[in-house]
Parts: sequence; structure tokens; C-alpha cells
Amino acid sequence: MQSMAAMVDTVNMPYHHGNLRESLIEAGMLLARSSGPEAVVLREAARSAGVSHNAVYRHFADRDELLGEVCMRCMSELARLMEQRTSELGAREDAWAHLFATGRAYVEFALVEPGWFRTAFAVPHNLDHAVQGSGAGPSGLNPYQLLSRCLDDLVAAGALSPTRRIGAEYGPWSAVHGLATLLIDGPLRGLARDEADRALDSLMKMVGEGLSEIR
Amino acid sequence: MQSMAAMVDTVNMPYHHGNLRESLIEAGMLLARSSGPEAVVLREAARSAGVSHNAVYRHFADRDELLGEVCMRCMSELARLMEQRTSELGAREDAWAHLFATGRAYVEFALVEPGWFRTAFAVPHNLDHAVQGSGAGPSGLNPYQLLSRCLDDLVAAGALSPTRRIGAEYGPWSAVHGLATLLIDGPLRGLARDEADRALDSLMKMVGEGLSEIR
DNA sequence: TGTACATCAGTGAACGCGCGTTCACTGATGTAC
DNA sequence: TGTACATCAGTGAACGCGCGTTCACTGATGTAC
Repeated sequence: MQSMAAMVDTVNMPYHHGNLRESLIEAGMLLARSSGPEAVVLREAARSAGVSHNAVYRHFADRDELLGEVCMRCMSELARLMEQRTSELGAREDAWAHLFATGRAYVEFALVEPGWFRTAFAVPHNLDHAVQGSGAGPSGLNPYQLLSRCLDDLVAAGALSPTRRIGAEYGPWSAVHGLATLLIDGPLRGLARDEADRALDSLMKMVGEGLSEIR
Repeated sequence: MQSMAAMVDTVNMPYHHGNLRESLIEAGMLLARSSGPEAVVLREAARSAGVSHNAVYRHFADRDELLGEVCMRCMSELARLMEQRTSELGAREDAWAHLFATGRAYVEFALVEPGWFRTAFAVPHNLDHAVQGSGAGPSGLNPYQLLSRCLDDLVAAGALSPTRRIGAEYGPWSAVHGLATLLIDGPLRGLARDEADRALDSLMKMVGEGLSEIR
């Protein structure tokens, strides 16, 4: 297999790259995509960008700072898919449909982009303060905030009482995060796609009825 | 900090260890407990057992085989706590109480033994076939089977119809696994214990009402 | 318009690290006769 | 009861790996005068 570095035209490279920081992050995204956060290797990112590995230190304090940036982008990609899937809903769909589409997109992202999904949650511990509130999609909201908005909409639609709204994020979030994790990293990895879909159906049903108070 | 190896009385060690395989697994369990699966390092386990690192190859084909054994033990520990918590229930508690206690124990285990929890799900890919159905607790059932039994009991008690029993494991399992993962590895790490407890309350309520068909 | 010089962005060589694994070996044990 | 010998369980030295990071450097750029 050909290495990434070989794809760079090293001959016509100017001494100054021009946009190295961005290039390194994009190289990191490619690495993360194929194999997750461990694959975001400083030297490999530099090779992909066609630059010596020390050049990285002109733009990032260390490897963790580069990885942190990549993690945020992965989180943004997750948010982006969640937004896209809800934007595809018909105008007549209600707040429940929005919640379900959001949750389904979360699991879909994990299945389609497992490397990115794992990376999104692999923010280096020493800088998770710097990442607070980041990882937003096009609308400026991150995945957690998108879920919160869905729940707010349920309250506005009268489908969820303000009382039960409190702390209501934990259940749906845990549900989709757990299924995603079991499917890509855990004992459910290798589950056939149609079985995974049925599991997701059953999960969203549980979430819906578990949240609902029309009983 | 004193190294593990220093705790072994190397002077009075006989040439033949006698029980090295077991000692290595136990050393692996200690390493996993403090820092998860990456910490299960062949050379460190050998040091802890007071033996040269090559001796390990007399008992395991390679590092992954040792790690696999440790993973199974961690899964067994999870099953053990789940069984213990249900066995502590009063005789008059119903099938729902058993399900909730089982699910709560799952999250409790993750919070109290995060290293073991992460290790339980870190079975090396090349030998996850060898682990099928393993990781059992005292009763001989693994965590998945313990959950299944709870659901069977709900059916027997008339609280869940046989129709809805199909694939009913996915929801509750995903829910507790997701909360556990978010709390120990994810964006919810560092959440205060009482907040985590409230999140768990809210989660189990969602699971209960989501599964229930008394509506 | 030309030149000196500070500043920034890159290079290349080297270091130390600890790991998993392999090799050729030696020490202890048990069994056949 | 003693001995030869196969077998098993350990040892010690070495290899190769690729990583993150540091050091002293050189090449390009832009600005003051």
C-alpha cells in the first residue's frame, strides 16, 4: 500500500507551505477517519502534508494540541450529520420525528464513520477545558445542544412537561451513544447492518415511549 | 512510587514458579484495574510476577492472549456485581426491580472500576471468537445473559408480552452502556457523583417506561 | 529603488523510550529401567 | 536405590520498531530607512 507522503508532489513544493496548520489538521482527519484517534500520529500527519515532522511544532505546541483540533472537527462532523438528517424531514413532521432523526443520525454516523466517531470522544484529558462548547455543526450547536433543542421543542409542543424536561438529555443520549459504542467497538461489532437497523428501531421506540407521558 | 516488581521477594523465589499463568493474569488484572487495557503490558506483568519477561511465552502465545484472558476476567467481575446487587434485593421485589438493579449495577461497576470496565470490552479483535459466551459470573451467566433472564422474567410475570420481548435486550443494554461510557470516558467524565446518580435514576425510569406496555 | 536586518517557517540529525518478540541457553523435574 | 535422559519452565542478551521531542541550523519574507 502506498503511503500518504508519496501522494505529495515534493518537487514543486515551495519552502513556505502557506497553509500548513490547516493541512496538518486535514491530514489528521484522514488518519482519524481510517483508524481512530491513535492513528493521529504527528510524524504521519507531517509526512502527509509533505513537510518535515518538526515543522508541526511551528503550529501546534505538541501532538495533543493537534489531536485536540482533530477531535473537535470530528465532533463537528457528527453535529453536521445530525443537522442534515433533521433538515431532510418534511415540513409536517412533529417534534418527535425531529428527536428520532437526530438520534438515528448519531448512530448512523458511528456506523458510517467509526474512526471519526471514536475520535470525537477522544479529546486529550489535559485540554478538555479548551474544547468546552466546541464541536459545533453549521448552526453553531454541538450534538448535545442539538439534542437539547429537540427536547425544548417537545416541551413547546406540549408533548413533554417542563418538569420531566429536567435532566431529560441523559436518557436519549446514553441510549444512542451506547448502541453506537456496542456496535462499533463492543460485543455487537460485526452485527449485520439490517440487524443493527432493527436494534436502532427498537431503541428509538424505547426512548420515545420512555420519554412520553401520554399514558 | 514503588514498582510492582519491587514487591516480589526475588531472593526466596524457586526456579519454578508453580503457578505462573495464574499469577500473570492476576498481575494483568491489577494493571487493568488502575489504567485499563493499554496498561496490560507483557513485560510489566512479568515484572510483577517476579519473572523474566520471556517466561510469559511458556503460558501465553503472545501479549494478546494474556490480555484476552484478563478481559474475560473483567467481564466476569461485571457479571459478579450484577448478580450480587440483584441477590441483595428483598424477596418481595418484582421482576422490574431485578431489571433495574441489574442495570444500575452495570453503571456502578463502570464508575467504581473504570479500568476493569474498559478492559472488559477491549478483547483483542483476533480472538473475540474464543471469548464468545465467556465472562460469566458465579451463576455461569455473562452480563448479556443476566439481562436476558431479567427480560424473560418480565414476560413470565406478564409485564412484557412475548412479542415485545423480541430484541428487547438492545434498548436497556445500550442505555446503561452509553451512560457508563459517557461518564467514564466521554463528555460526562468528571460529573459529580450525585449528578451521575440522578442521571442514572432518570435513565432507568426511561428504560422502564419505554419497555412497559401498561399504558 | 536598494539594502540591512529582524522575524518567521521550515530542515536534518539525534536522543531516549519502552515495547513485543526471538534466539540460544540452563536449571529443575519426573519417569523408565 | 541409582542413574540416564526427555521434557518442561525458566534466564539473559539482543533486535527492530516508530514514536514524540529537542537542538542547532538555514531559507524566505517583509519592513524601516
